[in-house]
Amino acid sequence: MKIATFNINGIKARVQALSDWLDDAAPDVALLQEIKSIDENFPRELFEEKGYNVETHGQKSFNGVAILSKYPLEDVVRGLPGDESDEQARWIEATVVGSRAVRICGLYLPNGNPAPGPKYDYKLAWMERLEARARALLEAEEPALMAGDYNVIPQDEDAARPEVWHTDALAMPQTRAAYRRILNLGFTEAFRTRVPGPGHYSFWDYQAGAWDRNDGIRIDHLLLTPQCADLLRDTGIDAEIRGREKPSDHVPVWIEIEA
DNA sequence: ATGACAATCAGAGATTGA
Repeated sequence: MKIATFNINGIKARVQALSDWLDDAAPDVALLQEIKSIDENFPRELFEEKGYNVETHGQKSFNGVAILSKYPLEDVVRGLPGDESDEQARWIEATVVGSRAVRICGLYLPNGNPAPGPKYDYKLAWMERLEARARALLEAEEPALMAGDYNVIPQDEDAARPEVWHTDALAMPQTRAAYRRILNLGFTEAFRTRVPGPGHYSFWDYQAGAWDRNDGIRIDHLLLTPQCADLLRDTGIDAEIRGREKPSDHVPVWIEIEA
């Protein structure tokens, strides 16, 4: 089973780029972030025609997450537990039933800038709720993963110019500590466990020719429970699509698991 | 220190993003 995460930066603007990538990469499951669309306006038929089941958790203008899956999706849950007043659409999870069942969570973690400030407080509070959900997933002792745009640069090697990020919400010590607390519960971050060293990114800003200069950061991650990590076969980043027509500023990150 | 770029909603320019 091939599972990818992809922040598409707007479904309306990305219909062609997303369709082309799906045809090329043929993931069984695609976790999408920043659909920037209400559920009613998501062009689900387009993906159903390609053989995907579609579940969305959208909102007007901003945020919004979705799951495309060639396998049936069961027990869909929308919204990260822990704060009933949170109206931002940043979390969706479902059980994907392939040769075995895998619990799959798609997330769009808050950016948090400017930091410090209320937006950063929201980011840290959201990460605390994520940690609670992460603990529950581990306690189930089943194959499960949490994947998406974490808006976290885990280490300096995950940025082309690490020094410029040290005061940014994506890489501040508190951010990295909160991310590590979750990892250290027992998750395996798929890409980094297989590919060491600098130079591997999942986001390049639209500005200042960041892609041409390979001035990127790695902020899209797949975190696997031990039972899921045991199934890991391969992982990669589809960086080349950043150079195509009308690209998202993120690119897909994927894993292949035995499931 | 600022803006550079893109998307959204709206129907200009503010807001958001990373």
